[in-house]
Amino acid sequence: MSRSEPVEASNFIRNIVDKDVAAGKNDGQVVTRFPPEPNGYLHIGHAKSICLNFGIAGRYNGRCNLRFDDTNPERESEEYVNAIKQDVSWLGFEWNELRHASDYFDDLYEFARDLIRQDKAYVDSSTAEEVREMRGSLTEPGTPSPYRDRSIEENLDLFQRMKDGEFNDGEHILRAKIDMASGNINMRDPTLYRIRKVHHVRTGDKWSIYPMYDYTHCVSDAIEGITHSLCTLEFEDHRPLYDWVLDQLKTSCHPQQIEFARLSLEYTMLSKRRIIQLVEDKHVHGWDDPRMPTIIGMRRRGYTAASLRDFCERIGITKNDAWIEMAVLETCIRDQLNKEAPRRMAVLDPIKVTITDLPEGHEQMFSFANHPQDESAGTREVPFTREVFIDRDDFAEVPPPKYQRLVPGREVRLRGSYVIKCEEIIKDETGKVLELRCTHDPDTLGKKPEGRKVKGVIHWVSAVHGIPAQVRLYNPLFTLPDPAKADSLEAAINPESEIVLNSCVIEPALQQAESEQHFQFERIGYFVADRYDHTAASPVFNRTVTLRDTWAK
RNA sequence: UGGGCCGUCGCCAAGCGGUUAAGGCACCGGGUUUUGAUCCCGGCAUUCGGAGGUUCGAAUCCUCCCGGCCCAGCCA
Repeated sequence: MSRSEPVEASNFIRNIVDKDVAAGKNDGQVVTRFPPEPNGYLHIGHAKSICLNFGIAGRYNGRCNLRFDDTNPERESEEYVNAIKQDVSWLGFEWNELRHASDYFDDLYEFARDLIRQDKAYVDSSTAEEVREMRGSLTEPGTPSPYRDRSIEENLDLFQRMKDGEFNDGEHILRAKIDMASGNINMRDPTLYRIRKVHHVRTGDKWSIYPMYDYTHCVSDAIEGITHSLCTLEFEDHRPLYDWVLDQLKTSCHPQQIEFARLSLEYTMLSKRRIIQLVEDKHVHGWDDPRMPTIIGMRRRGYTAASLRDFCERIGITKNDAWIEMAVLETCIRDQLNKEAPRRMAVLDPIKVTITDLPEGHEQMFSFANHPQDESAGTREVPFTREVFIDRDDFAEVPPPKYQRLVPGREVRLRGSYVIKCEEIIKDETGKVLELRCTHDPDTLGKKPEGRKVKGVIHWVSAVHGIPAQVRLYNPLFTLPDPAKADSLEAAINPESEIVLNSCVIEPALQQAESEQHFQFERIGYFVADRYDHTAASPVFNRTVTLRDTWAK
């Protein structure tokens, strides 16, 4: 607990719950739930909902359940269930109870019979097309189904036989009997149950009918004693139906549904359909590709759980359709890693530098602070030799204005070491710089050079002790702030979203790096040892984010 | 006159009839610095989509207008 999490900001949902608790509503209890459908991996948008639901519950010493909305067995799988549990835990939250909508299939069935007995539901034997036509349009009312007035007995019988598997998919549905002329299309006799003769991960082949979201969700909430059912804006139109179902059923618990805006993040795509497409069309290497907006992808990229929580806190909760800039996310991870990541030196695109006025075989050990502002982070040994590597962009034969790095005839500081001066450039026949021959000022170790100012400082790695490594650079997956606006997914993909560097050299201390350990490579950015591919024998680092760069190029 | 919802600084976002209209990100200066990082200090909405109205007083209440989002799955 070295660093405190940011102060909680007020938002309209917190205000509502505050009032409810103060008024003693629900006996002052607060119970929420995070209800994903297990049909894909969680993404940063889900993180917003997770932080909200668990956050609200935590704030009032309440409870938050993890509930899988598993009412559509065709799209759902155990792989996703497990992944979701891991992601929620990794984010740092503990659910009160783990539930499944399918736990309530028996109750749901009995409640549906209750609705039929009340003449509030009926079996419709129209085809899907007929149902759609009779629903009307946005501006025209619907027309009642010819099956709308079936007797209660017939409905009960038909519904039972639907359950018993006497009919094929699509032959009948159970509909609520509400108002075919409602301006709200969700109230035009919405479907409650459909026939689906498919195997369910948890209930097996017991059911040949499955309840719809609108019917299942409110009942599940009520069964679990949820007090505040938080969901995204597109469900606003469903709230009257949510309330209608619970009112007919006269449940003792009637949760309050409150809607908030889903997250939109620039240069990413947060629709599940599109994310699946990225994976299936192999635009990325998988759900956990470091370029993905999935929790597991961001984790692999090097985002920490705390940084994601911080992000969710910073963006707030409102009903505005807001677009969040990438800079917000990047600030969150930089803030945290700046405080916590040990510093190291790594050269991504090496040029050899020979310090000619040092004897052949010269070797020296320096002690470097692991963190410039935090002494408790300790020190490490860094070997210095006659030959070192520096990064190619830290040298310019013809420097741009205000360039502070190495230039022919000029001096620069090798970080933590001597000031060197470039005396000679050695190139190959194509003009590519192969080696720089430099001299050093022996009187500049730990002190400023006399009689002149040397502004530039560059990082380096001993050419004899450096360790070869692979470093993966990541850039936004899309070239457009709103990739959904592109003609196609591929048209918006950034061809430079992943750059793999195979000739990098890292300082020896990095030999001890463990998978998922974070570092700052000085002057370059924050990197993480790849969760899967990194080994001591062949190190692999992913760039999480660059350092802030205010050098006006 | 289909129904529902939203418009406060470039991007988020507090604000709920009396405040000099919070804060963060971004940006622009200046200082410290052996990371062009960090850190520090300063700047950044006489104005709240627009127009009317109510009021001693309006971003906050009312009316109209403008702009944007969602809904016609036997998906969630």
